[in-house]
Amino acid sequence: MENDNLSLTFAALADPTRRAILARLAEGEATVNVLAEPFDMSLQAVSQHLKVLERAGLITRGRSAQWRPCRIEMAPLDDAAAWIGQYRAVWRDRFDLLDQEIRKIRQQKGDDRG
Amino acid sequence: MENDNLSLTFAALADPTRRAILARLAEGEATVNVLAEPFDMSLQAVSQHLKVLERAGLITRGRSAQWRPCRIEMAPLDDAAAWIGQYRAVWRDRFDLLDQEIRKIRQQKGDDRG
DNA sequence: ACCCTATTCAACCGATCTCTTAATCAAGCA
DNA sequence: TGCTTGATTAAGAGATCGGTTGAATAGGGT
Repeated sequence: MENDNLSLTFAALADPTRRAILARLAEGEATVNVLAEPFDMSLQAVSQHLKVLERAGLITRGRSAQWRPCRIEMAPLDDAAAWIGQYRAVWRDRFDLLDQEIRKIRQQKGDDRG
Repeated sequence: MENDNLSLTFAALADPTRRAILARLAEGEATVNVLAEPFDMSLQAVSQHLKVLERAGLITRGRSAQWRPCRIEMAPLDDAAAWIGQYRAVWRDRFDLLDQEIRKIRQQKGDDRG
């Protein structure tokens, strides 16, 4: 449920239109028509983008009369950020270790400043 | 160059195999053969995954004899994390505003606690 | 009832993705 | 010169993506 959803999330974020939709939704809820307005694209295409975002859990939708207001959801973004952060942390630790090694070697060579 | 690269980066991260490759590379450089070993997949397929990662700037490759050691690069991951963080910040600010509004309304109603 | 608006569903098309196998390139070694 | 190893390129199959148009659904308003 987690790894798969990471794939769905990153795949959803890979499209500029969908990122723009999320950017708009970060400012507040919006209907499909409102979301579609800035794009040179059919309403149906936007609707399909929303379905992709919904499947990734990045948005949820209510119903009020014939409108389907979309709301951004943070959980998948949190997961994505956590995944990236995790490997950045591993990488940083590796650099720290490398740094220690370099210092050690310099000390052994009696070199206090490279 | 930035927006397009975000798309390339997220698209690259959308594949579990490529995420696993990055996870391995976070521990240190590795050759294509070494990277391919854990996967039930041809060497060529892994090579193609590496090309995707390279095009996104997520890895760079050296040459030492017939080996092509792969190294992870943090810059695109930083960009991706920054993009996500940006909208999480917008969202948090929105909640803060909403929170203030709720407090204001409660105060107007003479209600000092839920 | 009828119509209007908001949205989705369905079918299709061309492009791209991910894998395969076969062929090719690059570098070291007999 | 050939042989072997490491890796890439090329071509193709099958699935998915991102868009289109046309028809259907959902929920008012008159």
